[in-house]
Amino acid sequence: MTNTTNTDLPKAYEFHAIEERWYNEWLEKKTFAAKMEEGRESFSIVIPPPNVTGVLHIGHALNNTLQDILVRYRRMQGMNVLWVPGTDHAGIATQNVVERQLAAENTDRHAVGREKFIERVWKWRAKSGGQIINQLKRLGCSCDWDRERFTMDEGLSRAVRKVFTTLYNQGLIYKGDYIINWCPRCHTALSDLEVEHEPTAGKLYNIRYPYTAGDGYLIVATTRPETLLGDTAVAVHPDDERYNQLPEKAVILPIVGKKIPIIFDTHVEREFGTGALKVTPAHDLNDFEIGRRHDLPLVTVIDDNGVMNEQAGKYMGLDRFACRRQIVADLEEAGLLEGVDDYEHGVGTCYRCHTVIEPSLSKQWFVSIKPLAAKAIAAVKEGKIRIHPKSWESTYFNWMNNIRDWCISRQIWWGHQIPAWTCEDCHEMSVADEDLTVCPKCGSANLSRESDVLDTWFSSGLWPFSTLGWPDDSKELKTFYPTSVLITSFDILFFWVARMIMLGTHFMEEIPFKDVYLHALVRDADGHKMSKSKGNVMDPLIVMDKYGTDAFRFTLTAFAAQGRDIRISEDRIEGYRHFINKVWNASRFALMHVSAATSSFNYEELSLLDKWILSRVTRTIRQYQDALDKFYFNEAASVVYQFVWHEFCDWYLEWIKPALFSDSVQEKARTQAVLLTVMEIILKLLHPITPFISEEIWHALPGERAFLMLESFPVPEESWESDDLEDTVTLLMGVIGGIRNIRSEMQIHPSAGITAIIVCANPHKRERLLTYAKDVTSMTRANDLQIAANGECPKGAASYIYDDIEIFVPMSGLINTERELQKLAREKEKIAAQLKRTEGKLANKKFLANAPAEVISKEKEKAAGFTATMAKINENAQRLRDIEG
RNA sequence: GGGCGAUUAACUCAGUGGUGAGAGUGCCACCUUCACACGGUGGAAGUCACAGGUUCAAAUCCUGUAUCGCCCA
Repeated sequence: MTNTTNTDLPKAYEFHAIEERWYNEWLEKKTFAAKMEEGRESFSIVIPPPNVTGVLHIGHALNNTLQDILVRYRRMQGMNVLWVPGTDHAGIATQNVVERQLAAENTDRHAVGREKFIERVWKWRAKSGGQIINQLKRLGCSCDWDRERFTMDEGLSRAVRKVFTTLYNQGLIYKGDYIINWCPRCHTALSDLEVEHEPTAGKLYNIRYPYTAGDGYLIVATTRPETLLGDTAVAVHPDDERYNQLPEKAVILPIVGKKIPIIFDTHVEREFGTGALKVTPAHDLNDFEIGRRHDLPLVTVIDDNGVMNEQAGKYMGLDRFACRRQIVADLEEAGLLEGVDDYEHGVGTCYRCHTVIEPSLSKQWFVSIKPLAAKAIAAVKEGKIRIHPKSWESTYFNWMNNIRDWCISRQIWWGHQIPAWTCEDCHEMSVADEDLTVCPKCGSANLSRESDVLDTWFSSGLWPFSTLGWPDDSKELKTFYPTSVLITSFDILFFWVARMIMLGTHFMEEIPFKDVYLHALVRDADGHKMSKSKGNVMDPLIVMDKYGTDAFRFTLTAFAAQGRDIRISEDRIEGYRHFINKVWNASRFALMHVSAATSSFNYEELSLLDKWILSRVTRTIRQYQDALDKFYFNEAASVVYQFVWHEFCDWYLEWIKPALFSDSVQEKARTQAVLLTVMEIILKLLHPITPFISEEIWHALPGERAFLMLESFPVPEESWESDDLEDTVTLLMGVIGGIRNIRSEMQIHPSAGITAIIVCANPHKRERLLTYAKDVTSMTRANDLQIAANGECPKGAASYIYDDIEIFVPMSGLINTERELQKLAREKEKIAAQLKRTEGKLANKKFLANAPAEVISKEKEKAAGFTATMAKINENAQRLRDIEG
């Protein structure tokens, strides 16, 4: 190592200390703090708040890496940037955590009491909640941490109150008897979205329901025979011919023995089973709807614990599944069981505890969603909100058009308690922003408050504006609302995104964000969803420890193609760690040479390669920006990867070595200046994706350096772009490649000198080759380079054909003619196929008439090139055969 | 049952009608040459699932088939 400079940098990038040091520096200097300066464009993101119980998983890592990329990018572009962090109180999940603690102490929340229980939850939160926040810091997230919010904090709770009372007063919140998804374990209602359908191998029981008249019976198929105790009708399709000659429109309910009607409803599927459906309005969502249409009585037979109640008669006290077995046995005995088939179907389970959901009747609070949905649909339809990838828009519309009223009450304690009071005296219900102590109607102090709390999504749906200070009229709201983009995983498009749009458009009369970017789900290497129970989770913290945060972030970015799942494995992360190491070593090399350099130069005086790299870097900046502006994260990563490794390292750094070691002070200085300039641009391009290594190297560059994260993002310098220049370098690369190919094929040792003869009839190209002959020799270790307009292959020379250029390297020993001929034959075959295709196009009159002139001329050029190559191949083959002969 | 998506090199995937179809990993040969063996140079490797169609031009658009996913009911 020519240790002329301060490059005592280790050979491999050691990230641990570096990451921690820079993150602390950034924090200390408040570099993440949002600015609200006049005259600047705003860019804001609210974090999708992770559960306060959560720990960082790989999906969070992807989600937050992408946000951080945009935030750092826009900050460097000089915008007022705000990234709001925070967590969600996660009602059921958090309550479960604390209930488990209580269970360990042999007590439960009922024994402790509501007030004390809530205190316990807050205590838990203070001590061990929100771990994920520190993990996000580890990931490098540049959130404005002083603005961290929590859905249960004072301001946000005020927003929730305001939204609730407003919707109530607008008649958009109501309380009613309704069938809901009940979890008998969590003892709470769940929204439709909180129910997961798990494919289950069950049975389909065919049960005989005797007609009230005659001996016949009707066969009804069901997966849940125990619910027949609550049947209040049997339904058939009105057009079903099997049932248009019924003896009487009623049947005897088996076991129970009571008479229930046969009703006609078009919603019955004729193809399913016998086309006859037992209707249990109190224990099935669809049956409930049928019941309402036909005014059927509701008979509840299963209680809150999933146990049969007094309406179940002799089955009272049996668990619902035990009851099923008993009923089946009894039906069999009574000769009413026609048969049993295996049947796989989706069974609704609780997303939290996976207990089988029991649809039941209960009094719940609902939001009438249709009026809100209409505005939310319009916002996307009119293009005010753009969803990326666009294909998700149809899913969004489909769901929004079929949306049902949103059940917002939960029978738990941890959450925003519903602000509604009932007067024990006048029985009036009142809803209010402030806690009530007296009844507004009659003045009585005898009030009782609703015990239910609100669905967590009710508060997180307000997140884009509640975190900015709403309902107050804050400067943050003015500056940063609507937010710029929401980045989230597609699986919560309905849970969350849709609700934010509905509530945002309703309350702010303005969309909550302009763009929604939905990223993929991260899966394991075999494409399976990661889950603790499967044991295939990849812990991001361990990964970051092993490979470095930058390598991890780069991997996630490179795989973040739109509309696809991401399969991740350590191999891939290791691959990108190589890239990070490459960046490190390229920088190490550069630092050896630029320690005293400045980045100023006179463009006109620069060498070919210096100008070339400036042209290339300009185009790279442009492509990178285009990619990020369109949310093509993987594209941005690949553009910078390609440039750094395969242009800057592979070609530029190798090519300029003679200049860097030159005796000419001026020559050296010019190249050093360009090298430094390009290094600076590379670090800036890398920074949003790999913040740590870029910041570290930045500070090792000569001169006083402020934070890279606050530097301005590079702007493409148009005057540096040149096709002509790039063509010249491409030509030289082709010739260099040809010579290297011969070296390799002929197994000439890399250190052995060679003579290369280049025959190029094209005067324009020949002139360029002559001008840059020295570049070619240094890149190929040729000690003699001859360039001629024409000439023949010397006897015993190896050859290579590049377009219309022939390259010969005389060999000291014999060359394998047979092998050379084979090589040419392979080449010929390829070129012939391509030539045929191109000529076919050019012979097509329609092509000539319709294709754009550009395409035609390009096609002509191709044809000429192939023809020239073909001729050279034939000549060389002939020559070889002559020698042989 | 309804909807959405996928099928491109051995593997994982880019590819936004006009490319001579790319990348990373892996593979083969040579090389420890003054940034990097977490490396360099050179190389092999594809019926773009299948069948039709639209177009001057299709991996790309349309229709159908097969296989595999996901979501909703």
